[in-house]
Amino acid sequence: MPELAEIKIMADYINKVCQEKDFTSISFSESAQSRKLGITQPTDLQIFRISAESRGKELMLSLIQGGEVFMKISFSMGMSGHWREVPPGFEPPKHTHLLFNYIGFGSLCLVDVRRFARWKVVEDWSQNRGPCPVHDFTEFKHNILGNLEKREFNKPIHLVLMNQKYFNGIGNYLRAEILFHADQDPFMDARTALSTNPAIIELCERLPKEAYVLGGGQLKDWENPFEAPAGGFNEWMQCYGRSNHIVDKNGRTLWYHDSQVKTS
DNA sequence: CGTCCACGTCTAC
DNA sequence: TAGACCTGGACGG
Repeated sequence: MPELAEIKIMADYINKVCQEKDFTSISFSESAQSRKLGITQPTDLQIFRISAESRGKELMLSLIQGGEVFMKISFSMGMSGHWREVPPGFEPPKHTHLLFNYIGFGSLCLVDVRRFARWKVVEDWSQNRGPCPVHDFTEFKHNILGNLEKREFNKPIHLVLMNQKYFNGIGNYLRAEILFHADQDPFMDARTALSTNPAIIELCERLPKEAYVLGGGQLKDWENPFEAPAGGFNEWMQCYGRSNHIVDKNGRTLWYHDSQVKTS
């Protein structure tokens, strides 16, 4: 379930379990041998530390030595990617593809059943994604309202909300909840919707924050590392998986309540 | 058994 | 704008 909230929780989790840990190596599973993509191990590397940050659906790990970041790795977690710290003496979970190993033979593992997760050594955040609605709300809003004349916004709002160039971090459950809470007709063109219903943009910040506080959705296999009210997220979800639905033009299921549809 | 479905990108006609 | 990329859970016969 990784959308904005879950990616942010993963960053918190990584920071929590990597705190004070001294890493010594990076290794890859058999299946990921061909996907090292620029991740190399400097031979002079002794020990390093790891810190994480997220922006929308992008997750960035920084490898640090002597207070200096010497490598940044950007991750897109796909549909099922998540992280698990495995203490010394325990086997990495099935479907682990990438491991950061620390002193004592424990590891931080990237676990991903469907193998849609991707990673890449980078200098900075991806240029293909817009500003994060939670971390950089002002820029996020500006990037949308300043580009409303573009042809992209001729499309229906339910499609544009999934465009990561403008709505970084919004995925299939968040678009359903945003449109529902905004009482927005999902089939209205995005330009009209965004200029007449300011709740949409505001909810792009508020709802991911709420989902984050509730611990996000429960990925199969993925243990939320933090205290969260049991069932809180499921109760919070009011539209996704609960209402009328169609398959959108991109093959994704769009969930909405009939009451949102204002035109025929 | 089989078919359908999944919280996401990518690239190739 | 289809598919491709993947595994596995839910559910039907």
